[in-house]
Amino acid sequence: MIALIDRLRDRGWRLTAQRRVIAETLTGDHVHLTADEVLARSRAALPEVSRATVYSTLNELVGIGELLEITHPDGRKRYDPNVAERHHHLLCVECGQMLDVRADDPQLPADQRHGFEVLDVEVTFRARCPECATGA
Amino acid sequence: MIALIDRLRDRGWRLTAQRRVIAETLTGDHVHLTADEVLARSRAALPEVSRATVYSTLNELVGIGELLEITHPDGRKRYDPNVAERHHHLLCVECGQMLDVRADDPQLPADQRHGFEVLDVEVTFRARCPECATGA
DNA sequence: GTCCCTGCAAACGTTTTGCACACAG
DNA sequence: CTGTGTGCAAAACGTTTGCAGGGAC
Repeated sequence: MIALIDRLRDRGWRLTAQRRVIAETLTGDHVHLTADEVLARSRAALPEVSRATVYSTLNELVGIGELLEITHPDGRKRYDPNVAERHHHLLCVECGQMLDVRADDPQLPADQRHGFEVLDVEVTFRARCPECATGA
Repeated sequence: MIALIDRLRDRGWRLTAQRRVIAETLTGDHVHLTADEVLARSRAALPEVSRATVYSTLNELVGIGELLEITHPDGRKRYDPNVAERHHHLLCVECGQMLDVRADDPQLPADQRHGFEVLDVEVTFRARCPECATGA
């Protein structure tokens, strides 16, 4: 699996220090960061990163399909670098943490299609994580 | 199927003109309105409805389980009065319209549970509606 | 009469935008 | 050198809140 940063280089992406740091922040499994979290982590590596640059970079990466935008129930968008393998999400409804999971896609019965052409399915398993279960 | 307004009366809900109009707006199948749409439609019936009242009423109804809050990919919350039957959603990714659909719940394989206790599953079929397909 | 709902407007958190400057190619 | 990425600050957007007044029960 080629890292995001390398795929961007291959695309001839204009590589600045800020964009490199942001891309490096968005690496790993089960990474579902908010824009603010990306900003904070990027600044830890390079203080000269602005909020505007984070947002414009995130939107650009989503646009070219190198990043998935997740609509989290808390209302804030999250960014998921795992574009290589189709996956679904396991969400802890108490603390909000998310994990990537594999599961079979559900099918939409023909009599429920309303003439729509189905392109894709998004599945979110709402759950309680071990830590939150212990606390409760 | 008892209408929202009647269920609220049965609960001893304090019934004002504004709340009645808002509840009546949230009636029907395949209704997935934003707060602003609820405001606009409520004002069409009764101009003396404020944004704050709409938001507080929506949040109260969600809290007591008489309304579902949907996280739409456009970032705005939607409100779905169909709490009687579990259902999933069919979304047109071009125009954003949503329909309620019935489909079997997918299962999360045991080796993907990460120790979580699964409570519920949310499924969204991403699709293109007939009108958008014609236009394309 | 009491308590809760109401409207208004201001505050809030997140995301977007306008602009002049700086730097990668 | 040129085009595009950058920071800053302000604006835009959806949502929430504080407060004084009014209406349901």
